[in-house]
Amino acid sequence: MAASKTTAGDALKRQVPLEPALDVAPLQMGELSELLGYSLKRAQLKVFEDFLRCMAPLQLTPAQFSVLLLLDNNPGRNQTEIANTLGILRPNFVAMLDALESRDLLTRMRSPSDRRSHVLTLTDKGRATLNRAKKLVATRHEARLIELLGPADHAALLGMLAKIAAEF
Amino acid sequence: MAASKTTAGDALKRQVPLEPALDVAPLQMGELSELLGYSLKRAQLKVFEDFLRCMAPLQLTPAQFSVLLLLDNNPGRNQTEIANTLGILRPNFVAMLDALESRDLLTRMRSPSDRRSHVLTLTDKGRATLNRAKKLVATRHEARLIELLGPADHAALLGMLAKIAAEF
DNA sequence: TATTGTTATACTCTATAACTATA
DNA sequence: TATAGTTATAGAGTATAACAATA
Repeated sequence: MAASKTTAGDALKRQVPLEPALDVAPLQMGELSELLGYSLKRAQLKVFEDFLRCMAPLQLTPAQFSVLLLLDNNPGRNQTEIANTLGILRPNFVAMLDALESRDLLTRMRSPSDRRSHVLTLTDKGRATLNRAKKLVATRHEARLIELLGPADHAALLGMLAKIAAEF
Repeated sequence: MAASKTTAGDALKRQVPLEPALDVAPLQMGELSELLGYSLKRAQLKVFEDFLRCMAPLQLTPAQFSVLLLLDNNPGRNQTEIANTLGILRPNFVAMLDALESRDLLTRMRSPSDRRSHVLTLTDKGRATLNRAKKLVATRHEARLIELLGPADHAALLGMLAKIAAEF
């Protein structure tokens, strides 16, 4: 039916448009509604978007947050081990670490036992930033998700996603 | 700790390494296990990967599949309407349609009522490809997900993801 | 003046090959 | 020879500005 926004008849019936004038008729999503991958992708984008909003004061992306968190839980590891665990390719990890190191959040030190590898360590500022980040994530980001889904469903969702990530 | 792979003692105990020699000790994921966005992202990558594998015979990406599906369910729509519905920016939609049109899966026709816009229509080949694609998705891709999670959990997961995508 | 499709462009992510220094 | 970190590079995906044709 094309996009006929206003006709002479419409103008008489309603001066103020009730719809926000976006689209005349919403499209049929069809089998897309039943496609898990589609909802998965849309949900992921929404969640990352909210993560960035909540983390704006600290200027940390989800990937950067995951690096700081992993370093804090696994001191003394090298770049390859951290990158592999997070599914980041080593070449791409270099610039990421450059950025975090230049912000004084972590340090690279040559390992005495194997001088090829860099031991990654959070600085005091890195630990402080991580702790503030964890609080923001918990109180602003994750709390909103739990509010939306309810605690039980939120936990169930987390379990199913982890299962897909690990076993699919 | 570091990465001491083989010591004199080890060599006596086991000639054949039981571990696949990948990593000595697995890393601690810490709070990352409770971060919904993290599992969401990892799960999404796995699902898209499997989608591409299942769809290899037809050479369709998730995004291309969603376009064909939407066109089939919404005949006579223009580029802006389809792109907006799928969250694709109009400039980026152009090359995507070029690719599908060059494979003779759809056609662009100037609309008689508004000669600025292109009406998008699936070709016979496009409809045939879509139908084969839907069968592949259902029998190979989605079926495996349902098998992994169980039908009830699969449906619950779909509902929660759709809720996040729509309301979060 | 506003909108549709388009071009140009840029920035992020991701992926592979190859170099260097160490082992 | 093999591995860790790095460089260079190329390809997707995504984002914005601006132009021609049309309304």
